[in-house]
Amino acid sequence: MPVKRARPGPGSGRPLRGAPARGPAAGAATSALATRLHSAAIHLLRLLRREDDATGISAPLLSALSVLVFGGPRTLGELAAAEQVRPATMSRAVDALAAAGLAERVPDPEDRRAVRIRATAAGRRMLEAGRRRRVATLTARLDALAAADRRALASAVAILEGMLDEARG
Amino acid sequence: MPVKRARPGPGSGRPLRGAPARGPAAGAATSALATRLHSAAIHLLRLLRREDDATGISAPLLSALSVLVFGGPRTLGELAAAEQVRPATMSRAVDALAAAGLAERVPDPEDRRAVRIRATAAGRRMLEAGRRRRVATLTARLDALAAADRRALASAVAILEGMLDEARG
DNA sequence: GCTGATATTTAGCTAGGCTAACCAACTATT
DNA sequence: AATAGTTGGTTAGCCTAGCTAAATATCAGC
Repeated sequence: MPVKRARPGPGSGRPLRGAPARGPAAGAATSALATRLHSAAIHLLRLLRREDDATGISAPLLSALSVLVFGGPRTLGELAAAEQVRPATMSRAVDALAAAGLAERVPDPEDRRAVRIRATAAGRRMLEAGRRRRVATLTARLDALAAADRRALASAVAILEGMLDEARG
Repeated sequence: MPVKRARPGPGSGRPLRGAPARGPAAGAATSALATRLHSAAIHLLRLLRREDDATGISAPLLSALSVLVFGGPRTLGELAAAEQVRPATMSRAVDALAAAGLAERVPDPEDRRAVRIRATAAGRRMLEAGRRRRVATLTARLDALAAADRRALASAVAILEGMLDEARG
């Protein structure tokens, strides 16, 4: 179920709207940075996704399972909302997770209309193994860098996180 | 064509394999960086993907179109290979692009079995508009940062690019 | 001018989205 | 307490976009 790519192609464009006057080339440089950052993010995730393929379970299921494992059990509707998917879609996804023994439906004691979805021990194990593989891949590459480069990346990630948090998105 | 997400969940884990001895905490710190980098990349792309949705054309089609626009016309088989998809799948994708007037099939003069796929002027325009939107979104956010932060990001992107290139990924 | 390889298309399958229609159960209002 | 409306979940039916296998057309070599 690949969800995929977009290829931005190499830098372009005139300085765009939204570039405050910071000298004539400032906007252009920022937009070139934007393009490269976008492209780097795409390639990074493409690399890491391969590790997820090794789990034998599809990305949507893996993603839902990780919500359950890291965020705890919740109702089907909540899970659907977390995954930005319709309840109908999630209902089927949970069927698949349940069939694989990775999650289970348990009746909600407080509301008998609702079902709570819970990761099984097997689900937790499989997700943890996957996360380990994924992070290990990236960790290995990061470890091959010079310590100064790693520090530079760490600062950059902090900056990015701030920027993305602001955007609520 | 949603393709999606993986949620790594917050940091974890013991120092993993692949961490050369650099002091006791080095591996753990690197793997925390790996987790945060992964997460930042996911959130960044999720943000930018919204702009692509505004084009009204699906991501796989957009991606194939961008290959044609930035890389030039090519045969269906080549395009399929570029997109890591089977020729049969690409044949249908090209049907859709052609129906939307964004690309066209032209007979290959050198090999009458083959078809060359070419972006139309409308295809180029639409892709350029999309790229502009996407980059503009990111550019606007980057422009809101301090100049020093932008410089830090630029160095980090260069480091990442090197790391990813090495991986041939 | 056969024979085998190669490029594309067509047919039919699957997974994972969606909406619409439905049932069961909860909530509120008489 | 009955009834009406709302909410949670499932089922049915459709779509897109992957896949493989098989059909078709052309090419290349002998």
